[in-house]
Amino acid sequence: MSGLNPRQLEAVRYTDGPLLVLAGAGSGKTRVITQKIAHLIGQKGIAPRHICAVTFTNKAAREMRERVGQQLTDVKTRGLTISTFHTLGLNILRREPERVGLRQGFSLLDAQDSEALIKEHLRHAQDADAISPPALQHRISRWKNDFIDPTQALSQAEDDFEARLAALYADYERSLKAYNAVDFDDLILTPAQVFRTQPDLLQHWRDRIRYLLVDEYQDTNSAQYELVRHLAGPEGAFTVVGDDDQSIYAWRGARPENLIRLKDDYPTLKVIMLEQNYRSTARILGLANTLIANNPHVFKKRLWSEHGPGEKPRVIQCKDETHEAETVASEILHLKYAENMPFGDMAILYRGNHQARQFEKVLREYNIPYFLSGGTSFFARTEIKDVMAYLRLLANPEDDAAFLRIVNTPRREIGPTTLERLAEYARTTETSLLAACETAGLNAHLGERQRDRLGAFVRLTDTHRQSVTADPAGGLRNLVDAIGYAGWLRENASSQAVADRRFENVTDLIGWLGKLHKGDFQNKRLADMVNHLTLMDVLDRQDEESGGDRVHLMTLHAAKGLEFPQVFLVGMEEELLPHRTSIEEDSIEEERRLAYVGITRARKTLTFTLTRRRKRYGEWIPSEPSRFLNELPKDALDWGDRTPDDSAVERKARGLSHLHMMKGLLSDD
DNA sequence: TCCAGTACTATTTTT
DNA sequence: TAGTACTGGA
Repeated sequence: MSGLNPRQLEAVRYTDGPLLVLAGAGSGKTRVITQKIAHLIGQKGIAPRHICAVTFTNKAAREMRERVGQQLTDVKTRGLTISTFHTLGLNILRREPERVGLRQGFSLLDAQDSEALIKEHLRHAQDADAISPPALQHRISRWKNDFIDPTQALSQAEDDFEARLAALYADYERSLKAYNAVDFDDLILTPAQVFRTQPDLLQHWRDRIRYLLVDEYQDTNSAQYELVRHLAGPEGAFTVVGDDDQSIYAWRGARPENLIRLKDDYPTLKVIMLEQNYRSTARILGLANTLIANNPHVFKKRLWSEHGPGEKPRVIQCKDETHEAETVASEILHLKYAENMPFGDMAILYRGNHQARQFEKVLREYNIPYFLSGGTSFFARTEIKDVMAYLRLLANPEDDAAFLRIVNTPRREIGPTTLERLAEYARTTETSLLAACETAGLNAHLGERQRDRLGAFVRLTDTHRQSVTADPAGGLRNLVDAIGYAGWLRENASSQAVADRRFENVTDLIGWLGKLHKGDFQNKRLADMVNHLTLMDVLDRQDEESGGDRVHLMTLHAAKGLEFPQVFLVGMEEELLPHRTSIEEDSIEEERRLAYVGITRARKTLTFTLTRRRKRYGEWIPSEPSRFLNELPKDALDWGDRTPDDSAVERKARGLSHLHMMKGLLSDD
């Protein structure tokens, strides 16, 4: 436990009751959690299987697992649970699905699947165009996070429109039920609900989890709070770590007030503040403190650092967004070639994804390698969704959504008309689509050829269900072969190379399935593996790519939890940061926290940029400096002594000379 | 079934 | 404006 400061040490050792650790940015919170796990096992003698640490992202869970692994041997950590909220929820559900209103083999729909389902319902609704699918999805998600079921939503509706939304929510829930499926929100909601009504199930999990640790507690929503409260029990054997100043997900249902609520629910709650920052220079930290002091606080904290003052953070004013991108690019070249900094130490942070475009363009022109986070994830790719749908249908024959996705993929000459009639028939007989395919009653609705094709599809699933269950990886490989999936990809791709790439993704998926089966899931059902794959965002691939020496481009939201020696915080303008809609909705406190998160990502240098005009929807709009810049003391920032235009010319020249230098370096090889 | 032209939409996003 | 999602015609 060496290398911990007194406060951290106190947080690690305190196990007498509920503990809230308010960990400022860069104060070593992950270290506290991992050390605490080691302490609980090593000093307190708590068996690893009784300890559970919960995070929000797979990445955070992976990192925590690695760091615990550095401190304890595999043997000592056997049985320890480190997982995301959603994986924990999934494990609770799958233990006894029948108890929670599901059947064995239930499917898990990801955000995309559930949006597709919502779209489908909207298609049949009147005045469907008044409601956008993502908005409805968001609405349903909020309802679920707040424990509001369709009936309650309907009774609370204040107008017709609300009532229609509630009705669609009811339709959606009915479909999920019929499909024997849950969505991501259900993974939290359902366990929390079940724990309310079924004490014996709760008792089982309380016996299992005797000590609970929660990371990024300020991001919990009501359902997650409830889940934690149930698991922790009245005596509250838990440590939660969070930072109210880094709460930037309220729009997604996060309730930062859960930090305060904890004090009411657990009067004996102990609060420890971690205020020593190990990341940034004093000047950067000073800015962060000054800025965030403009927000109201229940817990007052002030970060300090033993690092030197460092360089004065700069503000660079640019003409427009193109100029802004060029300025940052030449600054980057300067850092790289004049000051010998690796590209990988630099990050460009912005409020909205659309801002990335200009930067990408210019970085490409300047030949600066970059990594853009926030692309389409592996599991959003069509080929992966297809294969996953096959697996889902094998595991859960009632999953109509999966059926519809693959019944004609690759092409089996089963067209929309056939499917419509099948669906109609299945609706009247209240069976799943797959089951309906082979019932005699279908004769009245479909011709012989159509029935034959559907029958062939059913036999295909039957045959492979058995082989995939026995040997997931091998069975899936056979299935992919049998349906001629590689050929189908080739037909549909623009080039052989693209088709190959896609098929390689499928091969990777097969590999993971095999790994999962050999590892933790040896005796588990196919459905369990499929659901786990759905939750696992396989970012390893992305991490590899982000590895090299590249400049990082990402949104402020995506930057939380990361740090970079050199940070460019761009677009420091009114209507961008704070964002326009936040100004209108009067929610600039969260925007201020967003700016705070951005500033506290920087270790050594921090550069703000802003423009004097920006193109919005095709029109040039003059821009105002962000109020957040005005909240910072003038003399704490280097606003540049040159006029913007002079510096522009000069920087461009500087950038170009570096460009030549780089080309020179390359041709020497 | 595919492509081209049209209509739509512009905050943040993980699970 | 510009990038994308969808629709309808060939």
